[in-house]
Amino acid sequence: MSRGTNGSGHGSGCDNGAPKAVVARLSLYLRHLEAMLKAGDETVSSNRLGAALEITDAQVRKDLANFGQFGYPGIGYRVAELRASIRSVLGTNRDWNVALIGVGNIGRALLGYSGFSERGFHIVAAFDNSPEVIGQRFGAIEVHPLADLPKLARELDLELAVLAVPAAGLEDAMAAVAAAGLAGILNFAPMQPRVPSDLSVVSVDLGQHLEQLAFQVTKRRTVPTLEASA
Amino acid sequence: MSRGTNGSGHGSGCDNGAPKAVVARLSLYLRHLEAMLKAGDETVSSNRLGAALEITDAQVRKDLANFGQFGYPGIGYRVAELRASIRSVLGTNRDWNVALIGVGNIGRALLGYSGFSERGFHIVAAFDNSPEVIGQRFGAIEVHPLADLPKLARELDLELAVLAVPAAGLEDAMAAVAAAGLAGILNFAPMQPRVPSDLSVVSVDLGQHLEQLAFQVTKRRTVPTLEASA
DNA sequence: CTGTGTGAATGGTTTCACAGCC
DNA sequence: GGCTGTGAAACCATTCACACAG
Repeated sequence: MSRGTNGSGHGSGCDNGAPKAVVARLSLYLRHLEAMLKAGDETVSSNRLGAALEITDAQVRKDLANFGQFGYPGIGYRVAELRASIRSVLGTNRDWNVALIGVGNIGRALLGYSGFSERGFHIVAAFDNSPEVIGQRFGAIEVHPLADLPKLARELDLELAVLAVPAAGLEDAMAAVAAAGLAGILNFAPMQPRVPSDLSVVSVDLGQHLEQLAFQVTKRRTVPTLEASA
Repeated sequence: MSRGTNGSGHGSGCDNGAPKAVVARLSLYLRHLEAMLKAGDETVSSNRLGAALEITDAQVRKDLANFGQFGYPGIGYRVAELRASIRSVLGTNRDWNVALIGVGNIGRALLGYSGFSERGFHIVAAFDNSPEVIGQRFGAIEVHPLADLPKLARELDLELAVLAVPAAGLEDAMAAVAAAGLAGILNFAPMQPRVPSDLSVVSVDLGQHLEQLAFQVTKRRTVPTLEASA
């Protein structure tokens, strides 16, 4: 329970399986910690960190407690140190080489998206099956035929893949990624894939988020929400 | 409790606030129902619908029970009818006119993304503050200065906005959208915004999803996961 | 028989409240 | 004084199990 001697602040390391929603919030904490770093803040309390995210202080502490002891009673958390700890937990304390599969609309946007490399995810190769885009260059990246994935995966040390292919091509692309030995997929196809085991998949369905928004708006208009009183 | 006379299947309509995770699954049900429609299936049981999504049959039934009575004992759910009911619940049984704010990398991709219009969300106007892109055309869409948003919002009956602006411009853009009287925002800026009330916001942070993926991969490598036995 | 709708039971997440530390 | 870490309580979500309908 005690902190030990020095202020390393890195307690036990992660012990268990992740409570899922917690990991999503870890990313949010990270965002805010980085904003605070720029603002020059040295420490932050669970109370202030939670307020920025509209969650309770206890939630923040419980979340972090899943992965070790990072705080200092009476002080709070040291911003730079907590940032490093969370990055270590998430596995983003290093760079990742990423393959882009599917160079259509979405794929091209992701190639130019600075948000990925800012967080250490570098798209270093692009693949497609359409003869029209194979060989084209986008910035420093040339589009390769999907068949070259296994070879380039070894040469470039690719670990993750971003899948921006149409729903119809999803299963094939996933199989290719799995066969090339990559470890994880970020999937943009609007379809829940059958995951080939020993591959981690996170899916983002842009249409689904708009549907969520439509629901919220529709609900709000139907049920006038009893706020604004007090 | 009884069904009444005819097979309309639309029980009460939504009664309460939405259990949140349920709405996300509604979108998934919708996807699968549409695939089944194409495949020519007439009915589906909660069991089969759940299996496709790797959730239990009871979960499917409970989710749907939030919004009415849609099933037929001994039969299951009529695919076309359930699809219509879910779309009605989500508010996607009609078209929505959407404004795109921010025509950078991500914004341009979204302009060309067919997944939105397939679900009834039509980007009918684009806005930006940078003189470089104002006046440019992308397909049928011309980029307007953000100051024109209020006028065009009325003329084009805009209801939702997709925000693809850098994090620094987020608060300003949100204020502009709120002032123009739109009802909801789909936010792609990697920042949790302070929501201006009477505006619904759904955020998608692409970097965050890659971080989730990195965590899963890292965890799997550290804890070898005791499966594959039995 | 098949399969829904739903109360009861289970499991997980969030909040509360407080002991301990600075 | 302020603040973390954590058991206990409250809350919410999922699963189970069964009465009822076709």
